[in-house]
Amino acid sequence: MINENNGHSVQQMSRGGFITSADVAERAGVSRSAVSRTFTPGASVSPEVKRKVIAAADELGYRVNRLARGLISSRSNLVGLVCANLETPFSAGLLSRTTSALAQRGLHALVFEFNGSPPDVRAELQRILEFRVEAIVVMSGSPPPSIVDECMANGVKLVLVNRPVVGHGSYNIVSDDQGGAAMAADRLIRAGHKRLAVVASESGTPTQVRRTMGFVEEAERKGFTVDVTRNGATSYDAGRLGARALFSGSRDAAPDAVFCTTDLLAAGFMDTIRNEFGLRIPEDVSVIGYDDIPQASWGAYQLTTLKQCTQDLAQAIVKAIRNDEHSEDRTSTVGAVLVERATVRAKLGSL
Amino acid sequence: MINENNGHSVQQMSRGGFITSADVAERAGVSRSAVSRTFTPGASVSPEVKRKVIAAADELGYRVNRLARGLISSRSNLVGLVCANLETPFSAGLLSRTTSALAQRGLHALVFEFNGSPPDVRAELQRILEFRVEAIVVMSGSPPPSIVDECMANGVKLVLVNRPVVGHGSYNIVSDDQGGAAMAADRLIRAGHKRLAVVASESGTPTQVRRTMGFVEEAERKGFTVDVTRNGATSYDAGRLGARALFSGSRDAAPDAVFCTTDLLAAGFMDTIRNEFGLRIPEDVSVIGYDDIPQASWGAYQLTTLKQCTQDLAQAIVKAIRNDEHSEDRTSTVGAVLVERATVRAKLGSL
DNA sequence: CTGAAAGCGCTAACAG
DNA sequence: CTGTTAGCGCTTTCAG
Repeated sequence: MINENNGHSVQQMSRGGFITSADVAERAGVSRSAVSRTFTPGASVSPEVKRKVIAAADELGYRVNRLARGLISSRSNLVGLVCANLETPFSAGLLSRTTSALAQRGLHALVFEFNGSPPDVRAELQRILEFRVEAIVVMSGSPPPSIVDECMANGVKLVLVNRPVVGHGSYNIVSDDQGGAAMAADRLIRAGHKRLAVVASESGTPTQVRRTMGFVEEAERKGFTVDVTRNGATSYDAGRLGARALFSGSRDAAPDAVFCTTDLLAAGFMDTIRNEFGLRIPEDVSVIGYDDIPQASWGAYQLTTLKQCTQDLAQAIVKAIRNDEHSEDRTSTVGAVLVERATVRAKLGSL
Repeated sequence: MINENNGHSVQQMSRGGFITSADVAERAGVSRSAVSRTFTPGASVSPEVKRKVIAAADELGYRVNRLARGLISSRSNLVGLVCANLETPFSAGLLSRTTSALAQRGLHALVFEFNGSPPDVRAELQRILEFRVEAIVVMSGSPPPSIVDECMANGVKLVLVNRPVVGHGSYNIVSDDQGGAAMAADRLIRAGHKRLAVVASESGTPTQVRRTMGFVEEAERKGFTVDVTRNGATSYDAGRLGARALFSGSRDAAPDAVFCTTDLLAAGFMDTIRNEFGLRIPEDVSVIGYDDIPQASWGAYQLTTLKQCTQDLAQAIVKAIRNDEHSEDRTSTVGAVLVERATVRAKLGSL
């Protein structure tokens, strides 16, 4: 066997690169397999060899090359996260919870954000696939159906968070938006409100439509009509727009209870009806938001809202990824819970 | 040459895995090298061959395996991002800008978040190194000096964002916290305020100490003393604590101008002095924050603050990574700019 | 410009 | 339990 390395002075033979398992093997006086096994959980190595290998590795500063490992075992431990609007409190929270949950299972997040005008999800997903990720989690945008098959064919799991289902084979994590919105309607109606309104955004995301529909349907079921206003992107500013749309007209046509499809919208809405229209909350109008972002609990808002538990979403995501295939219930729903704070007046008869 | 594939009907010969360059080569009737060159920008291939390869690749759904590519070329196109408190508006914004900036240069972000009690940065960094990232960007925690050498030895760039410099060889991106804080002091003093205070957190991060020092020194230079209160972690709640610490005592010992080292702190502070102490801003007390997070511009706050431009930070980060070595100025500073909104009263004599 | 051959660093059979 | 032998999928000399 020809060996370029002429025995003496191994040291940090990093010839422009990293220390390899061969370097460690040589120093420890064992084979490369022994080194590999030492760093593979659950492989069988004698304590003696293991000790020597560890020692040599430490001295040399060896680290396994996960790219190489992934190449052969096709377990890269990478999962692609497709997001948008990362700066938004809800997205940031979900990302945070998700990366943490993944890390606990030994998975690492490759984050892709696209805020570009035409979110070319397809191209982005292609790019992600090149990294041989074990799964792709889509938190934003709508992946084309073709990508689902492509992922399946390659053994890459596709997890869709609050996305419409685009085909068979993907795992779907959805919040019970309809249920949550219905709770909001119910709560407002029980408080004796009659003039109901919804402040939503123009972005026709599944979340937006489900929440709006859920509220409207529940209200109508109880005999109320709902005024829905949709403005701009799902942002603080859109909430301002919504407030103006609702309160610029004649005063007695204005609603006395409004459901904002998002806490962000609610913040803009509240600030605007207070500052521009001099309205008090909840004396003049009750407000309910959705998501329970950190700002909802801030003193300036004290917003009553539906909590969409990012913790649970994150758990569901890693569970879908780590689940040993074949589970037939590929879609799991996480419920919403009403967090009562101070923006809705008391229920009738509950003085 | 022995080839298991018996010629007919290549199709999606994905034997449990991905399509390889060999598959494409066979279908296109060329060598694997030709395929490789086709997908390597700037390699020399004839248009004819290139066309055939692309066609075959499309039909087969081929994608280069970046793990394998990275293995040989040792250019993984991956960069590790070490963060904490991703849910915090400032961190989220910085992460967002950074991943976008990286993506524009063909780099992809591997995100590591640790919020755990003892942030074992060292172990985390080791883990990241296993992915053969091209650079590690540390946005949180303080990396041990040893890691710097380790990175250098392996040709991995280390970019420290608002961290204390831990050795030679790292690239350092710092905001001009001292300068910004001094501007805050100056602005408050020019408004005629005499009883100055700083609301900071207990976390002794470089950012916290530099901002506090910057303010105090500038104020003292101008003959004022400053009351500094430090409470909890850098959060909204810590701002509440700060407010109570400052205003619970006798009324005329209380400050009439306070600088919060962070907008988050400022939000908690403002809500608390308004709601718990019935103070008006800026009539009773002027407030300046730092960072210019999105919430600072919300109607409820209209916070005058120092903008720490995450866009610039992100640019500086990728520049450090992509810079062709040898640039001697390994540390770049991004300035702060005062964003005047509505929480500081007018300057004396400026009406 | 193109193909053949030689690995990148690692793991996974397979004997011993 | 250990070492040897093959590759994983790709790029890259090196001839032609």
